[in-house]
Amino acid sequence: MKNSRVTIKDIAKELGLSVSTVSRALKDHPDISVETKKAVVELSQRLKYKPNMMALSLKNSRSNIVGVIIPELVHYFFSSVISGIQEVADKHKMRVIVQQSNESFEQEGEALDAFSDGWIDGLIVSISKETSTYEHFDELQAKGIPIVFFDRPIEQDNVDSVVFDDYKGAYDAVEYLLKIGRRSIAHFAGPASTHVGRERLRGYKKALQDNGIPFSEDLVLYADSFEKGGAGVEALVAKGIEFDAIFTCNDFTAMGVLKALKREGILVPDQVAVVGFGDEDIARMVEPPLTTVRQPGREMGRVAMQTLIDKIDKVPTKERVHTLEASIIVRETT
Amino acid sequence: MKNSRVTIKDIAKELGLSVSTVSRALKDHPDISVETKKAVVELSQRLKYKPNMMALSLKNSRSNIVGVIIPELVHYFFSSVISGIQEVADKHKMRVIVQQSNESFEQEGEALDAFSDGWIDGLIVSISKETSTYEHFDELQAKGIPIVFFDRPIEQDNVDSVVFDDYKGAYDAVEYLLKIGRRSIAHFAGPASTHVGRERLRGYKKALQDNGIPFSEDLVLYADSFEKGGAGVEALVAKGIEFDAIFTCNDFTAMGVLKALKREGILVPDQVAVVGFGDEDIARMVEPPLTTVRQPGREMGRVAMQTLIDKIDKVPTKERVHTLEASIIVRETT
DNA sequence: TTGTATGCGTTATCAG
DNA sequence: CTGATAACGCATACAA
Repeated sequence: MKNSRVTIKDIAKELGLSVSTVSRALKDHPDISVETKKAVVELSQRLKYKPNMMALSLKNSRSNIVGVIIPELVHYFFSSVISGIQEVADKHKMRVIVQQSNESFEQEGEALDAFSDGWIDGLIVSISKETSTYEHFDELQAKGIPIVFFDRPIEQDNVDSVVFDDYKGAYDAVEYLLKIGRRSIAHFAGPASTHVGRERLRGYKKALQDNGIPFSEDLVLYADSFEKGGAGVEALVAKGIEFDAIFTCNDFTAMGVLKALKREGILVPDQVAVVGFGDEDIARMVEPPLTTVRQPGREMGRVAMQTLIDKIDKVPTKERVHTLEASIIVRETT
Repeated sequence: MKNSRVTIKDIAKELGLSVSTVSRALKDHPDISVETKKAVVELSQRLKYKPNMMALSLKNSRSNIVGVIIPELVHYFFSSVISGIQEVADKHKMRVIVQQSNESFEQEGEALDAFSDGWIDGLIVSISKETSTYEHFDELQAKGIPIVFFDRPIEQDNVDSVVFDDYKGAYDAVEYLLKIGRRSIAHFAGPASTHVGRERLRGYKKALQDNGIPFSEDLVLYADSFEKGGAGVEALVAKGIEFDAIFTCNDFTAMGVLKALKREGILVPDQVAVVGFGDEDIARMVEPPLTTVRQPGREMGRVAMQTLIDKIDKVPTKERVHTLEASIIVRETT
């Protein structure tokens, strides 16, 4: 009952044929007679024959498995991306193995190690917040395993990546706030070590500058979680810094901000407008619904996977950096 | 540059040894001389030798890969479970491949098909809402591939499963509502086709009964999403049905309820108390924070994976159904 | 049109 | 202590 797997050999024996004939018949090889083909196909279906992945992989030295390394699965954005990756993978009969770095440089290395046996056909990565050196990717690269980065690419040339136009997304968000009359806009920023953290800050600054609003260090602070968002508001209030809007680097931070604002008795959006980033599930569910910048994660996953497949199949690729639009979704916090 | 994989053969040639000797040296076989061992180990490290997974899998007919089929990854609960699964998998150097059914019976079948090549060592499944027949699992079972169900097991004996005590969770939630003085408690239920849907309803009814509160059909309706939660409240109000509490089958539904209540000008918790189920991320972030029933998803994933590994390794297993506690988390909506 | 031999990377068996 | 060989399941160059 255990090793009840049907192999090409079983069906060859049953039919009095050689394995090669069966193999060819199954692949619809032109050299095989119609009758033989029919017999083989018929029997193989009856026996529910399924080719052995591992044997195929060994033979072709191609596993049809790609690896994915992300910071945390438990995030609407990342799980959307995975869904997009899966969608394209399924179409190509490829499998996806996901490993989490939990935002830790060390765990990222371990995940990479797990893949470095070189049995995956390709890798899709979004680096951890801690990651600032990139040698650990070299080994894979050297082995000729294609890598595509998304959302948080490494700072290096010659890498393929799929990113959002975080700069423009942030610029638009801030410009929108200015348009509705806000003048003292705070930015709760992500870590400067990440591409997205820097780009969003850059967009924020540029929008201010283009609109003749002076930049103030006091209005920018690092806060990229629910808890830090709340603490940020309290810090601002405690220091007596005036502000009439807060633009956060992600929606969870915005949630913390909303909550702290309420605690402080500050009205949203009357006194302070809030704009998040990410359009998490939660954004439309909270009360009031959060204005935020939408990042189509699923789309990003699709593009990343397609790019990777093209690299695996050596399809001549045009661009190395794919930039996806991020667009502002106006709801009731502004 | 392409096929730069180092094999056992390369290091054998380099050292003028046979592959078998190298293989044994690498496995620390007692028959091998210390010097040979040292030389082999040293060179293999220098060459960054990594055994070829596929060859090993083929030889041992064990891939060290397990499959997981879940309804939707984009859910805090399911992604927590996956994290738990991964955690245990990593410890055992096993890999996890996740497929989504998107709550569709058909896609569940396709996912299963993808695994039915029989190259996975085991399978962990939570069935889709649509699934009510279970023949599609038979093929895998027949092949002797162990399956462990979680959260939503199939209605069948002889299956291993990990579930929450949904009955008790619901019972406790309702009893708590009664204790704080609520008498007209509505239940926004999940689909009757799912184990959890039925169990939670059962717990709801029993708690009422044990406390001498008559059960009313009017107070139970099917609503298991953000949108349906809102619609449910409106339906209740439109029909003029009195209620002073709502117990929902999940947190998203509760979010919809909260929002609709606010729209209707009904105060929470003064006029109506709300209890969710799941303790999603969102529950503690909303304002007011949601009272809910916590289901430790990560723990569930850990137990499921450990159970599966035991089955794969033929460890004599005691119980077939593992039941995890679900406990009420009181916050500000009650 | 079909069969034979070989190899993919590894380990286990059996000889030296 | 070490080496040659077969086998895992499949595909393919080469024979027949």
